[in-house]
Amino acid sequence: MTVYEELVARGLIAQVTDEKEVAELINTGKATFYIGFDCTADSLHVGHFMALCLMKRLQMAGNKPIALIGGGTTMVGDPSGRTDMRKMLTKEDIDYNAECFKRQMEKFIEFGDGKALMLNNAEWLLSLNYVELLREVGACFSVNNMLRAECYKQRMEKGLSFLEFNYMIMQSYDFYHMFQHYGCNMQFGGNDQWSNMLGGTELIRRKLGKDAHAMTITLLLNSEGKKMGKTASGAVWLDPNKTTPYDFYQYWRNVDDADVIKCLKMLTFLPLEQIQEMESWEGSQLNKAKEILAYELTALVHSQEEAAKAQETARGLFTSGGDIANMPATEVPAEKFAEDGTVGAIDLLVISGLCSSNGDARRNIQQGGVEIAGNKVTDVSVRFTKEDLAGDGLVVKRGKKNFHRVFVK
RNA sequence: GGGGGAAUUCCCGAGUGGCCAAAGGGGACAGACUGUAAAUCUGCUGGCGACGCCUUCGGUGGUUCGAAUCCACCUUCCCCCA
Repeated sequence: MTVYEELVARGLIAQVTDEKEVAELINTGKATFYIGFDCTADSLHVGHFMALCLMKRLQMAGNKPIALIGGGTTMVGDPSGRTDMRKMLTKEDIDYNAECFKRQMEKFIEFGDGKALMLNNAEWLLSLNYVELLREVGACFSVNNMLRAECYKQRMEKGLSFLEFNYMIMQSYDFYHMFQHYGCNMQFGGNDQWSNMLGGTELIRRKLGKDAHAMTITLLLNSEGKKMGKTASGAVWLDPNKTTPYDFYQYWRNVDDADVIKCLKMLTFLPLEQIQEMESWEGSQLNKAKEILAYELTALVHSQEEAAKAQETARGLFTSGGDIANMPATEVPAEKFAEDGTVGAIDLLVISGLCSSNGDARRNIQQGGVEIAGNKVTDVSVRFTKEDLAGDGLVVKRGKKNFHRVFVK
C-alpha cells in the first residue's frame, strides 16, 4: 500500500488539486510540503495534532515537511469558519504563542539534519510594502472570485473587515514565497483552508507559470457534525498544564460509539488491519476500542508512561478498588477550616474545582450527584475534620466521572 | 458623507418604567436507565454568611420614588443611499 493509499484509507484526505500528481509526489518522497499554524493560543490542540501526524507520516515516507508558524498571518486573523471577527492579538502575545508552538512541535517532528524546516512567516510578511504588494500580488486576485470563496461567504451576513479579507492574500503569498525560496511544492491544511490554499497555487501559476499542489485534511467531526477536540470549557490542549494527561485520556475514552473507529484511523498510527478488526466489534465491546484509542493518543501526545498512568487511574476509578495516587489532587488550605477545625462538603467541592461556586456545589449535593469517600452526600451541611483529610485524604466525586482527591498535610 | 436598525445572562432569543435574576429554546451540569456510549424521561442553570442581600441587560452620564426598558453622548455591528 502506498503512502497516499494509506492516507485515503484512513479517511484523512478531503480535497486535492490533482490526485495523480499529488500521489506521485508523496509516494516517491519528492514533496516539500508546508502546513501553516496560526498562533492564536499558547498551546496546540487536537486539530493541530492531526496535521502534525500527517507531517510525520509523510516525513517517514521521505518527504520534507515545513512547519510554518503564522507569526505574520496571525496579525491578520483567518476568517475561515468563523462567524465573527477574531480578537486581535498583540505582537507580544503572538510571539509568545509562536514560541510555545515551536516547543511543542519539536516533540513530534524531527527537525535535525535538514529533515524538516520550521519557519515563521513574520519573517517575510511583516516587512512587506503595501503598494508594492498590491501591484505585485494584489493584481493577481479577483475580488469577485474571492467573494465567492466559501470562507468569506458566511461572513457576508455578519460583516467582514478589510483586514480579514486580506488573509487569503497573506496565505497565498506564504506559499508563493516558500515555493521560490524553499522549494516548497505542496501545501496541506484543514479542509476549511481550501480556498486560501488554492489562492496560493493560483498565485504561483500566475506569477511563475509553475504548478504547485494543495491537499486538505478532513476535519475531524463527530457523528453530530461538530468539530472534535472541543469541550464545554474549550479545546482539548496538548499542553499538559492546560489539559492534564488524565483529562486528555478521558476525553478519548468517552467518545461516542459512532466515532471510535474513525478516530483510530485518523489519529493513531496503529496498522489499518488492526483497526479493521475492531470494526466488527459491537456494543460494549467497543469500550475496549475506546480504551485503545485513549491510550494510543495519550502515549503519542504525552508519553507511554503518562498513558499507562492515566489508564490505571481511570480503571481504578471506574471499575473497582482503585489506585488514587494519580488522581488530580488538591491540598486544603488551613484557612478553609472553621474554628472548630472542620471543613464543609461544599467547601471541598469548590476547593477541588469540581464545582464552580458554593451554589453549584449545593445544587449538586441536593441532586444527589456527590460522593465523598464512597458515601453519597445528601446533607449540604456535612463537615469533615482534619483527621478525615489526613494521609491520602478523601476522594470527592461529582457526577459519574469527575474525581478529585483532597487532603491535608 | 446621509438615513434607518441592532447590542439582553454560556449561545440563540423574548422583554419597551415597578409583577425582572429577567419568558422560551439550545447547550452545560445532576438524577433514573446503561457499557465511562447513544437515545429517552426528570431536575437544574448569576453570586453570597440564602424566607434576605449583592452584582448583571454594549459603555458613560442623566431623568425618575423606581430604569434592561425613557433621554444625551460614546463604542461596535447590520441594512439602504452616496
